[in-house]
Amino acid sequence: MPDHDSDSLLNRQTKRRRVDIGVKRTVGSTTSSTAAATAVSKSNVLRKLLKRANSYEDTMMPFPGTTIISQLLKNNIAKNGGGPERGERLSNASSDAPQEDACSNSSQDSTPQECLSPFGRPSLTTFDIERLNDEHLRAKRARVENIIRGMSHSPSVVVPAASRHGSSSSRENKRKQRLPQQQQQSFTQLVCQRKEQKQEERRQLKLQLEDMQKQLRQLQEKFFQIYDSTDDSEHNDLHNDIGNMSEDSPTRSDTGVDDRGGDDLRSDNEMSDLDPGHFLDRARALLQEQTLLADRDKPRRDGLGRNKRQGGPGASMHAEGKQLAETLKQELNSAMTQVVDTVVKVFAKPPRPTPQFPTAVNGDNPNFHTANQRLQCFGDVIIPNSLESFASMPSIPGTANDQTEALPLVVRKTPSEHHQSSAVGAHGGHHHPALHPSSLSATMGFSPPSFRHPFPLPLMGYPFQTPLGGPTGYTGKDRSSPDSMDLSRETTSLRTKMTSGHHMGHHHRSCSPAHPGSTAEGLSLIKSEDFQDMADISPYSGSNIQEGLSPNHLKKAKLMFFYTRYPSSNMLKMFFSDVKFNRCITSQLIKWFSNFREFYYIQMEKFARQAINDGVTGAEELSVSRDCELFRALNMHYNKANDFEVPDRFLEVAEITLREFFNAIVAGKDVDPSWKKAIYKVICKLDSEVPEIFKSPNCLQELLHE
DNA sequence: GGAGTGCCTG
DNA sequence: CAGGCACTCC
Repeated sequence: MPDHDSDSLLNRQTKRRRVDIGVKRTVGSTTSSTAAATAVSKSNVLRKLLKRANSYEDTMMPFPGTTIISQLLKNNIAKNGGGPERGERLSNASSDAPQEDACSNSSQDSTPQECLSPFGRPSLTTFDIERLNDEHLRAKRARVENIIRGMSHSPSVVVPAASRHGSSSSRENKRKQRLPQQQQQSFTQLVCQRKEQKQEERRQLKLQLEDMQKQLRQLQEKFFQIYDSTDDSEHNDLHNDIGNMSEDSPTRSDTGVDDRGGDDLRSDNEMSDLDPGHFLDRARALLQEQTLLADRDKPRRDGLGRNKRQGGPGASMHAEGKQLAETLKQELNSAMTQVVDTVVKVFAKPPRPTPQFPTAVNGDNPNFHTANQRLQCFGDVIIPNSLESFASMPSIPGTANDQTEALPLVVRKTPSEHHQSSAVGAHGGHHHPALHPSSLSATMGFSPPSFRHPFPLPLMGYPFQTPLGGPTGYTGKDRSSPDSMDLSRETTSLRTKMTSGHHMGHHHRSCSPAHPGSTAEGLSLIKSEDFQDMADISPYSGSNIQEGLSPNHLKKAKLMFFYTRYPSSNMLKMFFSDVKFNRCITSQLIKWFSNFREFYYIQMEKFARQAINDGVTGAEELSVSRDCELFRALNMHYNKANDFEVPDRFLEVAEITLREFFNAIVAGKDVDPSWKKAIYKVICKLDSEVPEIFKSPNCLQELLHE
């Protein structure tokens, strides 16, 4: 749903006031004056905003002038409620003459202006209000009649309201078609209806329960009658059991003597006072007792445990008793089942579809419950839904498809695994443990083979390092340890980037997250284009080319920043020759340097302002030395371990930058939103050559161990 | 339309 | 640091 509210868009726009400050690296390219550019930019913003607003409306076109909810409702009714003719009409209306349906007040006497406004705000005329009130009363009356009827007749029979208003049925039918408006009215009605229905339901259940209690009592009486006549001790036993159900176990000894005789005589009145829980307990225990007794009968039948009853007058009673016990058991069973069913129905009271709003009952569809449960988000009010309504939505979160973030494809290879092989897992090779999905995907409980990174990541020359910079192995075991969570933080984000990047170019040039559609869609996306690009690694099999950027690449990039602030993509390709480049990798590297610059310039501005605040009057007073605070901040960012000697040239550039900022701020240029652009243009020309050693995949080791 | 850039945000 | 976005340039 593109309810990307244009408000937030506007907010962003006004908040940003951004002027694009792209720095051209091609020398001599003089852009138009800043002011002109700003003006053009602003008018463009307006134009685009208008355009965008229109496009948002366009996407709503199937149901213009309706709220989202009413759309859903309408959708539902069209497909379920109104029969084929109506459904057809609605769907036609949706595609052909949407306005007519949204305000089908006989379609003629109401202009589109009287319908809901494009943003779903109802604008009703007096006529509308009167009409709705009238409608409301009618509906209410019909509903009450319905309920009364249901009470006096069969509860399941619901006579359609329209059929009882013979003369006005055609009008009723017509009105029903005005759903978007009616729905808003009937929303409150729905709540009332629900309440009434629930009350009715409860009453009936209560009656049912009482009925069943009576039956149970009768059964008990019969039961006692039989056993009273056969065995007094067992009678006591049984009574005890009934009185102390919760503590009983079926294996209890039949000594017939126990010390709980105090409350063994419960009256029938007590039984009827039981709450459903107790009632259930009792019923269950009764069954248990029955089973127990039946079991005890068994040895007797087998002649193993003959007792005093055998052969006496009870012998004739015995067979009869058994039969009765069996019958009773069955009866109790069915009674229990009924009771349990009804009680569960009441107490596990998920909102169920009401007759007034038929849902798309599709018992065969496994998604039905999911879709239905989602409605509970709207409270206790039943919102008519259909699968179709949800099918039109991008996805159903909370299901197995609930994958909002792309899963990682890049998995680090442990050092011990480097020399194993460069088998391509997804291409028929064995599934090496290291190729399995990362813990991230494992946590999400979703790790289809397609998400296994099919490539080895030979990191030779790039030993992973601890945050302190010390080289360390990176074992799978470590990865799951809490410490390694920090360790792999960067990589995790890298993986995210990598994965999301596979979708790049399909919807947006940037690395966007997985398509909000189905997982299958996501998979197909991943398999296309960029994935193919990535998958085509055969030339690199067994080589040191790796498919993703490692933390060491990041470190290397940071060190390179000391030489170049604006590296071209070609330069990056040259200096990261151990990485197989694709658009995503390139973008990621460029983004890294963009982030580096951002931090760099922020620091510059910060320290320039600080200097001004400190009373510095001339830029020449400013200098950047290795022990100044600014440098320390920068060094901390790009050379955290401080194991790289920052070139002097960087200090010079930093100093120039700082002075540029200082001068600009002093001159008051910072009132111009694009005041930094001039500085950027200066700084981008100060890039120096990156030493050749950075072209080596092992440069980090070489550089840091010097 | 892609690439590159900066700004904002998380 | 990454995602998203707007913007410019080619």
